[in-house]
Amino acid sequence: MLPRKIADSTVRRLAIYLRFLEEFQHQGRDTISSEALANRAGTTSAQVRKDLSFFGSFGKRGLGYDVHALADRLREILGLGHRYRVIIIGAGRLAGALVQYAGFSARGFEIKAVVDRDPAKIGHVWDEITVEDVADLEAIVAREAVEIAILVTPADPAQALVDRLVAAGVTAILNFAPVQLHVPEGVDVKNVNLAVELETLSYALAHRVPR
Amino acid sequence: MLPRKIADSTVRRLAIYLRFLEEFQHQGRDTISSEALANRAGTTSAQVRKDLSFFGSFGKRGLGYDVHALADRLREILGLGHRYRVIIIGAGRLAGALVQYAGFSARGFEIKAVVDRDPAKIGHVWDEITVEDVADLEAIVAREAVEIAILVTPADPAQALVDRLVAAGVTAILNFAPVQLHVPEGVDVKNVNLAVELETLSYALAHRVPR
DNA sequence: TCCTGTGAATTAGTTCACAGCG
DNA sequence: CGCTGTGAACTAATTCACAGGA
Repeated sequence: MLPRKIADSTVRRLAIYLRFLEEFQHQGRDTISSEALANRAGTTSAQVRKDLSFFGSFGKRGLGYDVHALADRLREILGLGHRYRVIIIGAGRLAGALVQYAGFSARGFEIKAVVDRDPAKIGHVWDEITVEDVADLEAIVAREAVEIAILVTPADPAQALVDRLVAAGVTAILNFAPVQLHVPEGVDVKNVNLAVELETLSYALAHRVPR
Repeated sequence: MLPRKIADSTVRRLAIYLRFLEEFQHQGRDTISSEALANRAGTTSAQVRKDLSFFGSFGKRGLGYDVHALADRLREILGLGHRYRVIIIGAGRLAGALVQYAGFSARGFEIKAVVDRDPAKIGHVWDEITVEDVADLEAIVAREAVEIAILVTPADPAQALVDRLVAAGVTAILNFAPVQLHVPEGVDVKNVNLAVELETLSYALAHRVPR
């Protein structure tokens, strides 16, 4: 069950396949070909089969994949079999959007705490979660047994906060702050930078061959 | 000014380099080596030099790059020399976060309109922008001369909205809806899927070699 | 000497194409 | 037959390594 070193691009596609498998399941389909899945996910059938082949062979030749079984297997591969306890650092509007985002809880990511350093925000209640003081970060991480942190702060305080999170035992961080974080071996960081996404669009616009 | 096909990964790094160059500029540094830039951006000096080399040679051997000149050049390459007019489709909390996000306007992305189909949201004012009725989408796109749309809707209405946007002349779309959008040649789509990001973290956690 | 710019080498990722099983 | 699973071929991206200019 542990082939070594799977490309990030493959893992991302698996997550996307899962989304469409659930949709097919919901529609009552119980079998799906690599071709049909590829069409939905915006890739090729060979890519789908190759991605899945890293983890075993789940299809039936001549028939395709069992939608339910493959979805289960992908959830297992992606580590979505249990619920994760998540803390959000920073109580700005993006944090608010994440707290409410249904896609997270549907996938087992439970937001257990939100912290900020601004006294004007501390004490506010968002979707049943009270914004707490970042000064108490370590105690909150321990109390909620948090495994994943989502960092939604400006750039400057980000590294110091990550150091505290890591010291408190957090080993996975989704980082929205526009800095390269330094973490010890064994801690995973995923960066999301919304401005960069728009800038790649800008690049595409600027270099488009006029039709 | 149009070299061959540049990899998306390269364009993303250029945007990241620009961010750190501006930081260095702000600190009063006026020269920077590929090594120092790579450290900040989380890559290697060879990668930095290779990325830049696709567009020309801007450095001085033995010295490094002129911070100001390189930043200017990157802004030009990325097409950030002028302001873009942006519409946001969907007035949920994520839309609210994007409207307020300083990183966009700092880079010249001006949010000119927000639309939704929910009468309860239409008419609300966000940061000087009034949420309008999506029924008037085409008129609003024309009125504001919008070039870029940010789609922040659920999956189901996304494709129909994109068809209307494209017909109205929008040629660049940042898509947060979890669907693969179909667009004609000449229209660029960038997908952002926050759940996928968390799921790749989950994968990393599940497959981590215990220390 | 220092650090860029860049071909060459290497590694990673995708697509092809077909054998083989249901 | 139809569609998977997978080596082999190909294409893309990264890293190496060094010549050469400031």
